Amino acid sequence: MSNGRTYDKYVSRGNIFLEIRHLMKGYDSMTIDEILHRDIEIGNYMDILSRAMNGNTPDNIFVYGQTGIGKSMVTKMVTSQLEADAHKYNINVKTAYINCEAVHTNTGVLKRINSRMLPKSILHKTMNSFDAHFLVFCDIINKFDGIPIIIFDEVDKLSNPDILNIFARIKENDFTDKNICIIGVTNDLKFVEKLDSRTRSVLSKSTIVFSPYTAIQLSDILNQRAKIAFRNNCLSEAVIPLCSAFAAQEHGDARKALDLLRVSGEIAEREGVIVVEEIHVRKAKEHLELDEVKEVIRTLPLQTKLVLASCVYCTSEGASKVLTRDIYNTYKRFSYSTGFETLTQRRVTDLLSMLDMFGIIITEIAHKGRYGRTKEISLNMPHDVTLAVLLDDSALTPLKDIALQKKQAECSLQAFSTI
DNA sequence: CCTCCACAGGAAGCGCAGGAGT
DNA sequence: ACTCCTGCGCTTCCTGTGGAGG
Repeated sequence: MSNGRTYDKYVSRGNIFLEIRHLMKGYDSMTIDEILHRDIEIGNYMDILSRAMNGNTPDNIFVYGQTGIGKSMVTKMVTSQLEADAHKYNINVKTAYINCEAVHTNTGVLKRINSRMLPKSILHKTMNSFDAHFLVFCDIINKFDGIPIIIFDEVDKLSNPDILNIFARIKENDFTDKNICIIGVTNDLKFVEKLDSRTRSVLSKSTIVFSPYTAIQLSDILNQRAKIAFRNNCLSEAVIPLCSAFAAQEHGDARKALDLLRVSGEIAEREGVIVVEEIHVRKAKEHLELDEVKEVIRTLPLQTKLVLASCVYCTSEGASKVLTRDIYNTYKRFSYSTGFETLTQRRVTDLLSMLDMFGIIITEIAHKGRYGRTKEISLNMPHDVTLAVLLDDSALTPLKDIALQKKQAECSLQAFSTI
């Protein structure tokens, strides 16, 4: 017996992609020669790092640029190429790559560097402080016969950037007998300004700025990947230029462009067609934008979710715009029924401003004369989507009953009005 | 023209949590 | 294991706002 819930309908699918992984995030199994439109940046990088080929430590480098424009990929490529080329001339270059988003405390960073520089590095169990790890690090560097390079990707995420100063002055302060080359990668253009002047002067000896990709450059990158990711004749002519144009509008982000192309293909595949068309790109754009906001909502703190739930509740009561007062009254009810502490109205206005900043709600100051100044608030997201994401949080489960009761009330009201 | 409403939002300070130092 | 430091979330207190209504 079949109830229609079988996998049969999926059999005919899979006609579009050849190897989807070439469009996936983090896919970088290319060679340095295959990287497109980063010739200037790669050239600058190689000029600075080339000193290592004569056995000298290169200057520290700071790399800037928006997200998705190839900073990390190029950095990894040029340093691994340097390791390989130096090896041919019996020069030892060793690179430790640290993503400061994943490891941001000083001790954590040192631990990671030590394990990269010397995988078998050991630390006495009773010693777990920064100093202990630092001593191990100095020991590794002193015994290492070559040029150490440490890459701090997303360096602005370091909880204490002073650690950069320690590395930069390690020889000057007699901790080791050799210098270290430090590469800091960031998309925060003001990061260097936040550093103290000593750290700044040592670290930003050389600077490489990555410029955003243009729409034409993005087209080239997409074409390069599409050739290996899609089957022949599966993309209509307009698809790649449109993906590139959309991504170019958003700071020339290649990651966005690739996502757009991949999701367009997935949507087309789901629809059971064999050619990706312009309409699929537009649907993919909407889908990705909605996904981004949904992710923001999912990661909001609980109190902010409660405030947002109040906005959803109030604006679904027929009024497209509601006032701060209404939101706050509903919020008080919600916080009571979920058992959370009730924040002050002052704090709630801050949370509303934050939701406005995220683009989840729209707020407008309304001067109502004698009736005071307030904010008019409307939801900038579909009600059902927002509610579904909010109710995914188990802490907000009690609100499910309120939403259900409301829905029932609306149905009975509708039934009443149709009589 | 002045008053008043109902907040918005800045400033200062408190308490807590997590990381660093000892 | 303890203390210190720092950042963050939050509160309280306060001033500013601009148009309706007297």
